[in-house]
Amino acid sequence: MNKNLSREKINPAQDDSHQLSLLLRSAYFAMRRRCNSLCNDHGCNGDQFVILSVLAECDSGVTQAELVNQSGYDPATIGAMLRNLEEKKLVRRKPHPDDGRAKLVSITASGRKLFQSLWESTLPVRENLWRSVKAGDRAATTRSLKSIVETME
Amino acid sequence: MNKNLSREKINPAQDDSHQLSLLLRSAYFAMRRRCNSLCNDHGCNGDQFVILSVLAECDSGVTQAELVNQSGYDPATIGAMLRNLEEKKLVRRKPHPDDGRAKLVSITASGRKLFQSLWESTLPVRENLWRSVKAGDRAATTRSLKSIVETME
DNA sequence: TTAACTTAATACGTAGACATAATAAACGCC
DNA sequence: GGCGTTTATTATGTCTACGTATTAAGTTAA
Repeated sequence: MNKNLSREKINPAQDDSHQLSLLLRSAYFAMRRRCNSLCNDHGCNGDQFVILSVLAECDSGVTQAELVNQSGYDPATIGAMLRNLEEKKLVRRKPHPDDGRAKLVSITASGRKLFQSLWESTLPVRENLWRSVKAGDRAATTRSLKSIVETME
Repeated sequence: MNKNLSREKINPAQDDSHQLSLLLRSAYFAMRRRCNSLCNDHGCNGDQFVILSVLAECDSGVTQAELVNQSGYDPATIGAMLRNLEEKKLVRRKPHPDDGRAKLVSITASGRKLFQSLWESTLPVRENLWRSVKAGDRAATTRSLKSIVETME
């Protein structure tokens, strides 16, 4: 009772925006679960797929800090994930030639191979995602998501 | 190189849909981080806020299974979260009167009080979220997210 | 009424999320 | 060159994500 009162007192759009936030959360997790279950068949998960997909784009290797920027993962998390991927021989880390603090991360041949498989296996996820969003809504949806990222960061 | 080749072979929209998936992920995490940092000031986190917000809607109490449906969390995760919230005296669990397997979860007075504070503290997040999405894009964005949830589940 | 099946919750293990703090290298400035 | 500051990474601890398995209680059907 008091909850709805306080909501209305503050702003009539509060409930709508709360719904939107829950919706954003649900959509992400729905996609995540789908992606995970497909990646599990290859012995890894959706997050590792994301990392590999970033690494697959830069053959020369990137520092972990760059990986943080591009993937949005936390620095501490990246460290742990890379340790895992390294044990599986999917990525390689070597000291940065010019910066003693940094490490250069690159994808290995088997990492790239796995990435190819994952890319194909997860095709249904991307297709479902694409079809979920009506053609006429794509521009607006993309614009909104981009704007949310910019505003919130 | 081979990555882009294989993408084009499969479907020209693959890259776009991949971008969309990364965008969905980034938007969720951007929002999550904002929400977490505000909730941290009250000694809890955004996930606990979500749980409390669901519980605040039903005074009579809900089973954990219903909570799973409404919040989208995993059953095992819900169990752990509720144990935490219970230790903090923010929620209460008692056996279900009609179903010996189930538990009835409800929010306590102090849980409701905390929820009120959290609701007000996180107001900027919802405002930013709302303003991020242009008025003309709101319908399309909501429609898309809902559709994604339905398609992926 | 028993047996088969479904369902609610828990247990356990691995991994991501992230806060905080530590470490060490790089950089800027005097 | 030396010193304070910034930056890259790691360490640690708490919590969430979730697969798999288990337990116990409800349900269905033979």
